[in-house]
Amino acid sequence: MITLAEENYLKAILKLSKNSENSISTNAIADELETKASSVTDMIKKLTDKQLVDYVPYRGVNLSKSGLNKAIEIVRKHRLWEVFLVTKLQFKWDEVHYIAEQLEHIKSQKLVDALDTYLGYPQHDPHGEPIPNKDGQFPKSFSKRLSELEKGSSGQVVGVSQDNQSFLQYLNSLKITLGTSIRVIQKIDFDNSLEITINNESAHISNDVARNLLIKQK
Amino acid sequence: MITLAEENYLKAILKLSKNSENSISTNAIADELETKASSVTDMIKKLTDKQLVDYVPYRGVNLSKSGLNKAIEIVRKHRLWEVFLVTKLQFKWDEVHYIAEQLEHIKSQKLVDALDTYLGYPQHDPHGEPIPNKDGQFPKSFSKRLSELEKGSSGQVVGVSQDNQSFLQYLNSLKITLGTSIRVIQKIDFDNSLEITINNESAHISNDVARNLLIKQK
DNA sequence: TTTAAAATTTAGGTAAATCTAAAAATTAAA
DNA sequence: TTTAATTTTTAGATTTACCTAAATTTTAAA
Ligand SMILES: [Mn+2]
Ligand SMILES: [Mn+2]
Ligand SMILES: [Mn+2]
Ligand SMILES: [Mn+2]
Repeated sequence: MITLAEENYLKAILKLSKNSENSISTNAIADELETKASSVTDMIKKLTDKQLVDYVPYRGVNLSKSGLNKAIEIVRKHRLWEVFLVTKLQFKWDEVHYIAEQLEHIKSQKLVDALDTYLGYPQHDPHGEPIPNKDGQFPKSFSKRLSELEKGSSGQVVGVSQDNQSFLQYLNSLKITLGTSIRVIQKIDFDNSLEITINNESAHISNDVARNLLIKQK
Repeated sequence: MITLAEENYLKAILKLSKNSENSISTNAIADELETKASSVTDMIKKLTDKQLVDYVPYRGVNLSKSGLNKAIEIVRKHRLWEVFLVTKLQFKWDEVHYIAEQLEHIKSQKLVDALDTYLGYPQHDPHGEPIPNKDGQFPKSFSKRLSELEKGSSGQVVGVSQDNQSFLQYLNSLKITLGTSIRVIQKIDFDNSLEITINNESAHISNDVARNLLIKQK
């Protein structure tokens, strides 16, 4: 049996793995989960015992095959529940993450599959994040991070790679949502921030924001 | 903050309170939750500290006002989720209890209310059990336990006061479901079992079963 | 290449929720 | 009403998931 805390660690390690080729460090996990490095070391040992991660002391961890499957299953549940909340219960995209953090731990394979069917096998959650299918495959994506776009190029927002409330509410205030057209006007070398237009209105955003906006170019 | 274990204790005490005027004993709670009496004593102390129950050592507990509210809220969530699973996701009535045991602990007032609206404010769950409204009021019930019916009288099954899988599957095998017509043919004094007809087919059921069948007489 | 800083692990501890075994209180039986 | 049985509580442990502080290892700087 896998505990709730263990599930959260696996999910965090998967998320961090998406942004790096290397093993995931203790501190990175501690930051992600807002806990202490010593707690992470403790938990990593438990996950190692259960063969959910491969661990080399002082060198970091990687998800094992079964750990990866488990992590993908949790992400699948999280995102399907977010779709449910938005499409069926009329929640806004900035209101669902916290609740999905709880719902993702409900254990019932039949429930996940029934929910998927009920929702019509969605490929993306309300934030444009890809939903793995029953076999753990993620849909192909053709998006780039806004921070990677050249000066002068443009495209539409198809996703955000973070879904915490304060980030989404900031996007709301900028009038950025899925489908919004964005053009890069200027890239500022000093801090990697960007001058952009949002549906032809100009604005200035930090690299931190640009990195979390997924753009599909025309 | 109220923990998951505390919520389960409150729900158990509410359930036991429905079948007795008196304070609820430590052993009764231990039986209901399949745990040990010493664990119950420990937990009761915590609930007492939080003023969720009134407790007299060796004499049992009762829910306090706030404990009762909390317990009703959990029952409300449990039953609404059961309705969701059956009416929206096509689950059978004997498949939902275990999953609802998990879902009842999801914390979000907005979610409960949105779910209630989405389901059309149902008054009863898939087992005929009453669903308290937003204010904690249970709908009025006009049913009796089958075990309380006189010899010769009859009625329709409108609910079951237990929803564990083995009980429901036994009912399935007897061809008893919500709406089934039952008549009491004979009451056996020796063990309080009953000779009945189920849609005019005769059968013999124990008092244990009869006590958990809710009948509405014509 | 030695030293200082940063990252990681270990040691020792806490709180929640459980357990077994023993003690104390209540209830039922003789 | 005394004794025996039953119920309940207490004492002492265990497991999970955390924490702080100290020790160790790795990395970066001088
Ligand atoms: Mn989310
Ligand atoms: Mn999301
Ligand atoms: Mn139930
Ligand atoms: Mn039910």
